[in-house]
Amino acid sequence: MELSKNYIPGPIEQKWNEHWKTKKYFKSSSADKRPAFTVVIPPPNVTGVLHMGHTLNETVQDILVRKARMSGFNACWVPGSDHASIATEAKVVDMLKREKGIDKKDLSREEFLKYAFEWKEKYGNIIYGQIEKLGCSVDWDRVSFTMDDHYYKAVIKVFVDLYQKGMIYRGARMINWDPAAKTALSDEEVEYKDVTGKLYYIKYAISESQNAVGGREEDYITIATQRPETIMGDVAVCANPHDQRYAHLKGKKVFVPLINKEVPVIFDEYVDKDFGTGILKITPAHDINDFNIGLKYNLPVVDTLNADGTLSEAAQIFIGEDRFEARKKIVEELREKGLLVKEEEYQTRMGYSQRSSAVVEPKISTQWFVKMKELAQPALEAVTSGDINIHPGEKFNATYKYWLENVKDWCISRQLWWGQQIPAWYDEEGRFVVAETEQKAKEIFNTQYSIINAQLKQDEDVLDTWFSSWLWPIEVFKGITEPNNNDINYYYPGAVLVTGQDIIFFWVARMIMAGMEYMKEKPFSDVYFTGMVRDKMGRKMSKSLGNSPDLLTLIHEYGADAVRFGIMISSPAGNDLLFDESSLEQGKFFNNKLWNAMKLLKMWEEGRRLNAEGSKLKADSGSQFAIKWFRSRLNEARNEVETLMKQFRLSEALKTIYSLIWDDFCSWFLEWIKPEYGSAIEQEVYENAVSFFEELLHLLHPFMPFITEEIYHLVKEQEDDLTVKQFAPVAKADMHLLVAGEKLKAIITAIRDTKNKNTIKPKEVISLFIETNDTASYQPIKEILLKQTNSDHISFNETPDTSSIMIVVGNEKFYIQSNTAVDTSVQKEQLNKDLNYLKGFLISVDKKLSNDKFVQNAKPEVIALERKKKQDAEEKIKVIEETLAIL
RNA sequence: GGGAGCAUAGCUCAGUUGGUUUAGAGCAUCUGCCUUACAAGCAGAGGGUCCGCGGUUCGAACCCGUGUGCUCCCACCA
Repeated sequence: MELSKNYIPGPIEQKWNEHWKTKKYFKSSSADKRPAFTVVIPPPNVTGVLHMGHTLNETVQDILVRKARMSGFNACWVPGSDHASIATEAKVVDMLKREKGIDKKDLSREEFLKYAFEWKEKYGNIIYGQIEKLGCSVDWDRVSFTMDDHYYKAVIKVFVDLYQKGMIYRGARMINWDPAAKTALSDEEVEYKDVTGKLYYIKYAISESQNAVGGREEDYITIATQRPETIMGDVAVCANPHDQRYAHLKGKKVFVPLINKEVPVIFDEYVDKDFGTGILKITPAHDINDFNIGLKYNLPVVDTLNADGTLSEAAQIFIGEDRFEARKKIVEELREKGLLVKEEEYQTRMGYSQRSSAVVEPKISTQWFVKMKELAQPALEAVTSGDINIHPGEKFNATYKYWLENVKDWCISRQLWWGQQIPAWYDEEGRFVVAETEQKAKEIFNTQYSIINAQLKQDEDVLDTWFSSWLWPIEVFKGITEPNNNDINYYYPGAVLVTGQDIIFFWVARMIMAGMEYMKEKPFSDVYFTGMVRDKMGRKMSKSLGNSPDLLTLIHEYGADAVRFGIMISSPAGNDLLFDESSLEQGKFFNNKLWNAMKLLKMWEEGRRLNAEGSKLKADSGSQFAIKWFRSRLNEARNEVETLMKQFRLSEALKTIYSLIWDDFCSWFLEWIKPEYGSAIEQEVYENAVSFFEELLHLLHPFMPFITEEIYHLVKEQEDDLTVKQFAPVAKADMHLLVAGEKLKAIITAIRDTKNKNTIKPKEVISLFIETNDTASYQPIKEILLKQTNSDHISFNETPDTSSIMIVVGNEKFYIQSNTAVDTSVQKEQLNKDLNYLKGFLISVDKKLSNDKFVQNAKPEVIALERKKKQDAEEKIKVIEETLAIL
């Protein structure tokens, strides 16, 4: 077969995806006897396509899942997507307007949902396609969507259940209002940004003074506010009772400017004497603090804003104008009337809607809430007791704990259509009951209010999207709708959840709550937080900046394996990573390295020398040493990788494998066993090399599944597929062989370096003379040493010509004899450099050893090690000094 | 205003119970190679006051304190 010069990923990836699918390798059944390894995908929103953050997430999950599958687990990775109520609804509304010229208000709920489901179909499929292209080994028969029929029912069931337990209530509270999406938001959906705002100082006339307007300075008080457009909602002004400046106002009233509404002056400790003018306007409808003060003093609430952020009739002036337009006009009018004392710049934080980016408006509104305190307790314990482990824990345990300890009630109703409609039913008098169906609601009305066949209307609102996704680890196995079914019993709890740290409160904490409440058990044992993917300049990847590359374009350009490699190689758990395409390129080069190693083995296969039956490899042959050494090196690395994977240190595991393959296998091992040009490789050597290669592919497969599967089949005819293959457990490495291997590498490198520094061409044949008192140790490595340094001769403890170059490796002396004229100054320079280093080193060791306290306190093995270091250094110094003396 | 994290080579980062050398890797740089697996490569090399200061210790990149500079989370000061 003709093999291409370089690895071409496209067709190969497609081939294996199809093959794996046909073989149903990633299908998992609860009838299986093996232990389960369950992972549920954080369902991507059906708002668009996958970005680099998803790519990192899915890759991490796939590595863990494939690793488990290849280690004897019944791995089950559930794919799916999230309806993302507000985010998707906004996109659909936007699309309808732009592409079809349709306004949402002209559609019925049913018509709108039809469009929304079409949207979901389209983008859901794009996302699933991307997940597949990336090589994710998910079970496509289990694909779930948070608005699937059973899922919808589960959400309703949980709502009704929590209501009946008294953990859901309906009430008027101050909530975060998104005037663009015209819906309530939870506290978590508000993002705060630092902005430079303005503080306006406005004069309020004291009513008992002679004249409300135009009087003397002392007839006014000045109040600072950021929001002059809300003054019409003022119901009082408030000062600190200990503030002497305002003591004279006790029992007085003031006029709200422009509308000349008379409001009382009240006193409360809440007011900070030193901020602004020390006096505060109270606007209960538009500020949470004011609302609380209003409650305390039983003040009325005047809501001067409409749902869309325009001024309402209650404002009396500028009715229908946008709140920010109105602000400008009011400031202008105040200035004209001489009621604006000054305006100054002011650093503040403003809340923005996570979805629509509109400035969030505090608003009193009747909404549905979940009581969180009770739910939070078991979820807190699950983490503090160590039942659930967060990685990296030191960074997130505290955050998690703090949030749960201070959790507030969760506003779950949204004034939208896309989502699970709240199962509350109202009669004409506004009485309501909560029930899963209208029929059941009627029955309750019948028993509760003795109304037969009540005319009921369902609550218009839908539930927060997170109120459905918190059931994800349970309901993807129908654990809510069909409790105790085989799947949920077998697959729950999951092994590990991999997600971004930004949704720790939105999702992770709430999933744990739901798990503890409905399964009486944690939903997963480990949580792995990935960092945020940023661009090279450290900026967040975002559509608006245009710095987020398209996943399919990247896969097309580099191949899925290279994309996976590139994103994994520099992303330790929890740390942000700066995405740089050069790491993808590194992945592409690595593909090629593997491809070419395979080609070399194929070449050897064709020309290999089949040993006569029973014949053994010659003792002390270079190949024999190479095989023994690499066996040890491979064992050592496999053990390392095993440990790293258990600790979720995936990028380090990948680095270990990368260097094992590139350096130890390709650069050393393959070169050591490479036969002379024109001669064939021995059968036994060839077979060992292939079997090592297979083991390496196995090790790498979870990270780079496509190329490893392809090469696994190309290098040798196989009866099985790598993706489901298990390898024998790893044995311990032989330390003596590892040390011998390192020594051999050091000698080869030193000799090559010396040739290089002395301008001896690498190809030029040299002779080696070695001064050693351990000649025997050179027997197994002699052959390799000759070949790798291009030497034709090696002799021990013989005196070479005076023209040879002397170097020191370890504490042994090497002479290199060549035909090239030798410049002794180069050697001297090198030797002197080494000597200086060693002398400095010796001083530092001596310092330690001559310190009595060190000798008394340090562990015996540490002291022994230092003594050994001292001895080695001294020997080496001696050898170098001898050499220099000769020169 | 509270809390957390980070600071190591030009760049991106490892360095997990304080003692394997006077600190490692990849990329980038430099030198030499068109060697029959791979120029998407091979063989080498150079490059660091481990952010500053102080402390604990026989011994600190690592532990403690402090300063500086970034990043993130939480919080109702008009």
